[in-house]
Amino acid sequence: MTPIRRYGLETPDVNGGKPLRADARRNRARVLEAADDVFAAKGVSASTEEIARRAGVGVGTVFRHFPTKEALLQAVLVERFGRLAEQARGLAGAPAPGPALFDFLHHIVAQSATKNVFTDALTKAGVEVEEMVAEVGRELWSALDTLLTRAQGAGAVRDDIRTGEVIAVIVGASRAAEYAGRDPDLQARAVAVIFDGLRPGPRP
Amino acid sequence: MTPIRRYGLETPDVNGGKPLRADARRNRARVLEAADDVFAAKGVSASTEEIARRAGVGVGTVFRHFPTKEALLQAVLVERFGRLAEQARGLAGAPAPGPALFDFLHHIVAQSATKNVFTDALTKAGVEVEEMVAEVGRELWSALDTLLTRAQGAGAVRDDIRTGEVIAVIVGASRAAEYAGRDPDLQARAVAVIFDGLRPGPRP
Amino acid sequence: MTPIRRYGLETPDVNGGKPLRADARRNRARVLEAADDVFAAKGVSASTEEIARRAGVGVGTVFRHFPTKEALLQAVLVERFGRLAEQARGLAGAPAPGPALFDFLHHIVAQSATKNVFTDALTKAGVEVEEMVAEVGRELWSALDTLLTRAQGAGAVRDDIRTGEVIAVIVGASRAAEYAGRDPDLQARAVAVIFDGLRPGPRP
Amino acid sequence: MTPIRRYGLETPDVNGGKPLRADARRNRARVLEAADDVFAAKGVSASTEEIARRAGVGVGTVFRHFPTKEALLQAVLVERFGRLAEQARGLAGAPAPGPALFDFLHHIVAQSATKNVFTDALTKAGVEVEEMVAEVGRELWSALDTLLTRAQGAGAVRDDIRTGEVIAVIVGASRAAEYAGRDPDLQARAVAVIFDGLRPGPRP
DNA sequence: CATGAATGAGATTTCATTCAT
DNA sequence: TATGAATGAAATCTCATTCAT
Repeated sequence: MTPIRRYGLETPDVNGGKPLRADARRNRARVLEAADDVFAAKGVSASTEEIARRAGVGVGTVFRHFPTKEALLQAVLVERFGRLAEQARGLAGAPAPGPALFDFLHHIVAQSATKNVFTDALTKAGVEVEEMVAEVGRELWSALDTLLTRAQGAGAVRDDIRTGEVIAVIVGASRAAEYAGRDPDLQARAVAVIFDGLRPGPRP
Repeated sequence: MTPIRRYGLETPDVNGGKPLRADARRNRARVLEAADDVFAAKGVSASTEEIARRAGVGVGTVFRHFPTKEALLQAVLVERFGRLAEQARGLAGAPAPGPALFDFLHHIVAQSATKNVFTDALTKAGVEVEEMVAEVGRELWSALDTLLTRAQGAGAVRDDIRTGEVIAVIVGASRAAEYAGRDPDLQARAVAVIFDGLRPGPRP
Repeated sequence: MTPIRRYGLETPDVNGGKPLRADARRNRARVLEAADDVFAAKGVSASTEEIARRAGVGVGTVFRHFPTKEALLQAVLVERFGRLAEQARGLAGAPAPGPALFDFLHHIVAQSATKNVFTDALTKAGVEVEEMVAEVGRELWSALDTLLTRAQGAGAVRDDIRTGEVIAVIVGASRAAEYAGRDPDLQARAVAVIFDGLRPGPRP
Repeated sequence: MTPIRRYGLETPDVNGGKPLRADARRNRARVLEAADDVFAAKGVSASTEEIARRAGVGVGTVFRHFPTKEALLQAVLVERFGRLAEQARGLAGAPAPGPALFDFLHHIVAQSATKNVFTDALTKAGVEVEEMVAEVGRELWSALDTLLTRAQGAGAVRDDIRTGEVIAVIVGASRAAEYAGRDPDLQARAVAVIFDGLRPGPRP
């Protein structure tokens, strides 16, 4: 029973709560992965047909697992948020809280670099995203909160920062990285500058 | 010498260089403003029909002034970039170079707060934006460069920063602000944190 | 009082029967000529805007002279039919009736080679073309009838041919010429073969 | 070995070469037939919507089978050309080569009587029609070439005629027939006259 | 009168979603 | 259950026609 399973990655009630057949579960995973890739590459306006093609299934199969395109997008986000939350929890006991936090921030940005979906969704998160995503989002928030508190305790982050700001800064850094596009040096410098804003006092 | 002529804000040569008739110019401006609002509120996938409705004109009028939707989007950007560049040039001789730069940065973010179009386009700028937008973008770049150099001369900005990074950071700050959405306090704090990354040494 | 004037080349009643001002008459002629060219080059689906551009006037002017696009097309045809009828009448007293007819036939085809409009209209003529065009058409029919009768009297055309067939054959020859397109040799041979069908001789 | 496969009547590779499902094949045929009828009745500017209506399917279905209107028109032509080529080949061994050719010519004209599409396309054929149509056109050309040579061998057609002229003459006869419209007698006589031009005999 | 900007119905094309196979 | 064909609403764009300048 991984946290991922626990937080509703199944489309609710599509088959009345019965566990999915092995092949169905496999198809579901392939669709999810394909959707992640395609949304990342072409934005959320990419067609369902293309996702199906990439997943090697028919469109009908996509809609069997995710009743609407919106639901598919949310499932992609739940998946991502869930993974990130899990990774954050794994860092909660790290010996060096400062580097633990900053490494995690860079990890998120690296993941999102060309993946506008992720931050798009985070941006809308407070407004209209469904409960399921919101719940996994709270998991992530909470894990991040722990990392932040510990980093502040270690003097690696300014005291006047709270988790909300950190998330906003992550969103910003991801977008800056996306903007920097094909220039990896510029990307690295811009992200570094943004995260430096979180650090206290004189720069290391 | 209207600012409009000077900053190239017109679609080039749609009617062979003749000046627009009074009513046409009025409608063009209304369409542009409506497009800016609608793109900002609903993203670039908002329909042309809605823009026409908001501008109080028929769709045909929109297409008369801007032959494709893409052209309309570009005109919106040219307009924005042009205005920003003009403002940046206006600050070039300001007595306090540090505040001049930071005020300008905040100004851009304030303008873009809920207007993803702007940074969306900046993000694509290096890749596929047309020459006209690119040109106005270069004007902005150059004006920003001046402000940055003077702020560094005044010790208000780290010496290892270049204009490219500043633009990436602006993009990031704009997106962070957009994310912060309805919480103005969070918005202000997140943007402040991000721009603090540009400042040298110990934080004020 | 040319036949051209006589057969209704003016749009009926656009200005209550008053004679057109000199500049208006000039514009009307330019529009007519431009329409002929443009319809010929691009087919009847060419836009009114393009015709206006070619005529060097505004669209409004086109519509002032010809209340609908259909009316403009008809005026073009009336013009053409009228000119042809006039030329046919001029040949009525020619010393060699056979060559007179065949030269006239080739003349029509040469004129129509790339001008589908003309034969398009002839094709619809029996069905739905307006009275004005029909009237000028009858003029042409009658002039052609004279040429045909004389050519048959001279033994240059089969006796079992009537004017209706000749017109149909003209339409066919024009289209064959149009088909032959860029190959002038093929064009000449095909048209010659078709008109040879009108000549007397042993038929298997 | 269906004639359909053999004569390339299918849109190539729209679904990766897999055979169409039964219902899809049925719909495709209905669309093609409806398009043929509608194009014939109203010309190529008839709307896709009307074709869909006539076929009893949604517009989407038309576009699934034929990605553009142009593609649909071409498919109609390929269908027709293919059928004609097949029929021509069927006549290649006929005992009386003269009548075989002339019967075939009349057959084409009868088919095209009210169907301007066919000759419209033939007219443009040398210029811009796509490869697929051109290929089927070559098949037709080649079959016709055989018929012609044999008819000339039998002394039923002038020796100075080549296949190119025959095709041009067919186009002309079809248009003459179309022109003759509602008068079947006139139609028959005009077509006969035109084809008589192909027969041998004294030419003045 | 001339102009060309504005209009809006209609054309082509796309795509999320449904449903027969 | 999986498939992909069918659907039709909606989007972009065109153009004959009207009307303010």
